[in-house]
Amino acid sequence: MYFLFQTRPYLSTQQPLKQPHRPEKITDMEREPMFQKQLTQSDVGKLNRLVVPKQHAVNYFPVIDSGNERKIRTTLLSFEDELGKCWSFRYSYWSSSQSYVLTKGWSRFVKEKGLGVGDFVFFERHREDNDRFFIGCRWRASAGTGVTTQVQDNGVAHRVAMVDGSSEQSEKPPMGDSRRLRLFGVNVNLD
Amino acid sequence: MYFLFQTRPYLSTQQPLKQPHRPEKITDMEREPMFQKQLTQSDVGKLNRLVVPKQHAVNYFPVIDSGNERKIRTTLLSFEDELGKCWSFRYSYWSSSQSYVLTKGWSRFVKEKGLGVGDFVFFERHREDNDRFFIGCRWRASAGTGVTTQVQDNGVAHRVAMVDGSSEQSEKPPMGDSRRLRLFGVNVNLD
DNA sequence: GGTTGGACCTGGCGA
DNA sequence: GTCGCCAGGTCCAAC
Repeated sequence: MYFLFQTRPYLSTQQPLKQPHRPEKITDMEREPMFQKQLTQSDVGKLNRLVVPKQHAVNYFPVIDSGNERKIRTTLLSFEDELGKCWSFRYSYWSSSQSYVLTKGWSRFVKEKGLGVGDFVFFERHREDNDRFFIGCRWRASAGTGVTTQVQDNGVAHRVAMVDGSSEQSEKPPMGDSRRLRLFGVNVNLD
Repeated sequence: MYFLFQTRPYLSTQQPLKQPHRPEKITDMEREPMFQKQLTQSDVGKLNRLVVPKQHAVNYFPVIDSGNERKIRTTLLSFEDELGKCWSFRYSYWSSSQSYVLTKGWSRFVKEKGLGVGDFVFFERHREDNDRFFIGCRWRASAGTGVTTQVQDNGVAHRVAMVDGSSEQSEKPPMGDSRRLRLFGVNVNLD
């Protein structure tokens, strides 16, 4: 298993970067898995939020709720993706539903990565610097196929399922010119 | 016309009471009708809200909207039912639809009373203490029958239509043992 | 005005 | 039967 980090500047037309790139290559040994989640309809739909399972939230993310009044119930978390791009999400506890959620910024991540129901998002952290987080996604493998890889086309991800040695493009997100597609890495498997 | 208030404690398995019982018997003379509404599909369906006709809302309920900013647009209203049980509903003005609604808690009332489309809910208040509200419901009379009465079975309401002097049980909510049914009163008619 | 995000709410379900 | 979690909703303010 390997994880290739891109070193050239990332060109995004969607949002300015809030933090500088960290172009240094991060090895697999330097990162440790935290958790992953298979995305539900509401995680990728119009609700613009990801529900973080409580056990993972309290295990790995900063404390934002302890039942005490006056305790901070929201904060900003930053994650680096495979490209070194930094994603900042608002992280909150919703007492009404007793759930931990990532909100602001999440919908952009879903859109740019082309995530859908059944896909996975995984979270990692730096082994030494536990406050340095990483985020990645893994598309649900098509039935009967082998590896599913990410492909980047001018900043927009597409899914490519390897089927019997041929490359089959998914129907979403909308396709560009497939000849300009460029592979940047395979997905890790936390299972 | 009479209205019998139950004096024994009400046993609910659904939610703890947020306000104490008022077991004293309230006579018909002490209450005055405010308004009633025949329930629509959305009043009893999955929307979990009752639309309060504007004229009644502004006439009888606390002011929650005047178009001014910083004005409270939501509050909590409590109503006593025939059992002395207290029902609290969130009362709001929805500017998007320009309507007054009862939301939180309403679905429980619908379920426990077994209300359906065409049934009636009526609202009353104490003649002296105008801030003390009462709520009741009246099931839509079956075609061609006379009086429709409420029957209570361990905290869950059932409807009983008096048909030619015999008692005919409705199909909803699910029946318990009919021999344990106990009549506690007839419904008032605000028409 | 359409979209995003913030704060709500509720039913279903499993422990 | 009860309770906690969470998937899937709501409204609405801000942008």
